[in-house]
Amino acid sequence: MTQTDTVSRILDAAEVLFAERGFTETSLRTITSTAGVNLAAVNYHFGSKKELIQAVFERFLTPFTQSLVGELDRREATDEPLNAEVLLDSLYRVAMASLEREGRDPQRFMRLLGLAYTQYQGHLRRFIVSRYGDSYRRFAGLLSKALPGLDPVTFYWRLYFMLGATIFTLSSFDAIEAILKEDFGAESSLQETLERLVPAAAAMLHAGD
Amino acid sequence: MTQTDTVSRILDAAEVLFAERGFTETSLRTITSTAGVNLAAVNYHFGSKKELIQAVFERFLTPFTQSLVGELDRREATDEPLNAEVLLDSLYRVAMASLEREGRDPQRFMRLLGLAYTQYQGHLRRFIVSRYGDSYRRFAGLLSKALPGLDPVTFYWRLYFMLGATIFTLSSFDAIEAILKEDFGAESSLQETLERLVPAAAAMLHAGD
DNA sequence: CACCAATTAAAACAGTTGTTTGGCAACTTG
DNA sequence: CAAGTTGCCAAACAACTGTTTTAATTGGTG
Repeated sequence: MTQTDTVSRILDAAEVLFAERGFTETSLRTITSTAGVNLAAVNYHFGSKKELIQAVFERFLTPFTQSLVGELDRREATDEPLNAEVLLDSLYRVAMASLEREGRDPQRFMRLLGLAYTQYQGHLRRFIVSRYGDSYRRFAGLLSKALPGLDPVTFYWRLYFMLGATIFTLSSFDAIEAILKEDFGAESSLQETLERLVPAAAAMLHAGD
Repeated sequence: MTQTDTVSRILDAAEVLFAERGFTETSLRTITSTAGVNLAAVNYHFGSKKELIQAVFERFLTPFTQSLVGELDRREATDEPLNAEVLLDSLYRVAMASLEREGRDPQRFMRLLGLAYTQYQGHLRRFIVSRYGDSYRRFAGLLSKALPGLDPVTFYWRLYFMLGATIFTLSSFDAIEAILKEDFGAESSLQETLERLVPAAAAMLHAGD
């Protein structure tokens, strides 16, 4: 077993288990045993549990952020005006593509994103902001330009409303889908849900226009 | 120190600490020491940590739900048509009033609500659904009637979008407020944020009309 | 005042947590 | 081939978890 093998086996297992139960609720022993590696391997390769958590986020946020920045570059290069709906659609589309390309489950990452915001892990928030804050502000800036006449404070609050709707809904996708299936017999795919989310979020941003 | 005193001291401490750090991250020893009571008191009065968690939720969800049901009764008694905006406004107003009346911090409860959805605590979800599910469905039914022409599945997804926007934003209120203050020098009260949230959420529900 | 139930208290329980250690195998490099 | 780095493993570490036990203390009632 080569080094990279052990490292990525740990990351794979941790990613799934963290998304399922949260950080504190997932012990290193559970991670290493489902990964089929020795307990000490985590501290050997990552240093500590905290750093393992950060590594899990880095592995999926870095390619996603790069794709997003690339997409924004392309959009800005063409001189077409950027409206909010297009920007949101880009965001979701890039997220899906960048994650599915690596053969991993998109909604698992939504759960992780939700955890990053909800759980009591100061180091994680700091890590994410310092690493990806610039790209995030870039997107927010473009979206803000697409909504002229909206005062900045209102805009930012609505941005958070949108973020909340997205992360909350997608991270509970399984649970919500199960309820709707039972009550209406209607199956919903992640794709369809995003197609519902884009116009709804856009309407929220445009409220009062 | 009387019994009720010990019980409510434990509930007070647990409520604050749970909202701050989550359930697993808060030990019984931290709770009992900040409450100034003996460690064994939790198991004596509540049975277990799980039941303490449920008791914390029961103490604020029961009066809130009762107020909400009362408000819905009053609204339905008058034969005025109920539109979405009014219903949302009622919901938020009742929530604030019912919580502030007991002199407790409203956004702490939003954090708790967020935890109930996010954290890996099957018993809590089951407890809340079985205890308060009916009232929740009552509200959803009225809101659905206020939005004729919206197919049920789309309506329910948008309801979750709205729930997500609310819980997510209000449970991170402090953090968001701090960012906006730094960037724009603008202070936001919880009240103002709700006044921004109502029309935004209503616009999302009405999207495409 | 004496009794008895309810409450509090200190201590120990058994189990789990993240992390560290030291020995061992496998590899690369001189 | 020898030297030395790198990765892996079982075991132990100390600290912490929720819960239980046993004894002391309280407050109300006959």
